[in-house]
Amino acid sequence: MSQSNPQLNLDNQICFRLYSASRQVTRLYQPLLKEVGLTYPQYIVLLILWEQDGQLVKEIGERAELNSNTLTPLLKRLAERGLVTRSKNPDDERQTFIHLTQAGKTLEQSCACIPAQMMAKAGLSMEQIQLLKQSLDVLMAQGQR
Amino acid sequence: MSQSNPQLNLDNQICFRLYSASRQVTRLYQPLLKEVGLTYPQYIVLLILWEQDGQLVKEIGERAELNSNTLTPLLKRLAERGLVTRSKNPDDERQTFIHLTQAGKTLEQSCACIPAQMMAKAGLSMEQIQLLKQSLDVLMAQGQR
DNA sequence: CATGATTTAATCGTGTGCGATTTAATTTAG
DNA sequence: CTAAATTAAATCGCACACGATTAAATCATG
Repeated sequence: MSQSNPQLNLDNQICFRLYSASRQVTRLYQPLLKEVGLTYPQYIVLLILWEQDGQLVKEIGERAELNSNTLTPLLKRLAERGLVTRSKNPDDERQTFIHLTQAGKTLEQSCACIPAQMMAKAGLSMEQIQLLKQSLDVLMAQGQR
Repeated sequence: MSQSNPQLNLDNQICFRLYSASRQVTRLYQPLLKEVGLTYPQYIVLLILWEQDGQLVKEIGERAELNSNTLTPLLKRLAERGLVTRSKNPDDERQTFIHLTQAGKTLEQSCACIPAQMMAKAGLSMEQIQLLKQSLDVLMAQGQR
């Protein structure tokens, strides 16, 4: 427990907790997502499309805070699985529209129970959830490129 | 903003905030870590070694919540850069000891200023930090395999 | 003391993340 | 109207994460 530089102590590093907690949450989701055959980032992208179908790669990227170098391969995998379609915008061929297929839309029903199950797994009270949200929002507000 | 299933709304998903915030923090670290030529996970591993030099891969893994399939390549990169050494434990040749080199020890001084700079960047009050820590600790307490 | 179980790292394969660059299409300026 | 600048997506390269397996060493049990 003794250490030369207390500033560097891992237990004091909020960053490490955040990094661990984020991966922990992904792990908690895994058994639920495995049933529908999705990875966690794929699930995030589908959440975005279930909110609003027919978005551009760029729009999905802004929502998920991911760039095309991550999204393009991910979306191609979703397309291969028949959950979305990728089509050029005829009015601006630089853009690619992502649309849900019927299978992609249907999958939303299968995922409807996930949030409630996750809330139970996370073991946080509503109050704690609210506090956590607030803190994370402050963090996210920094460095809005 | 309207949506069929409010349960799935991304804004309500604490998971998404956590996932975004974690990557946001990594991005905030990057300019600082770039100066010392480290990635964020490499920095985490060095923090662990600066706390206690000469640990087994397994021990580092327990601290960082990472397995050998992630750690082995990462540690090999740190070894190639001359920051650590990897050596078999002669008393139990299944185990590999990781020791800091002089360069690895010296690097701690160069990193001493990072936490304070990060605190400033994060823009959280001490109170918010404490609340965030508590919430994350509750999350981490779930599913201790 | 021999053999099966366990432990520890390493390895393999897949899927992110992300900096950097490329390509193609569109917009802007001169 | 055309060349330069900008934009959107794709591509490339590298470094994680992690499930699954493998290989080697040690332990446990009969």
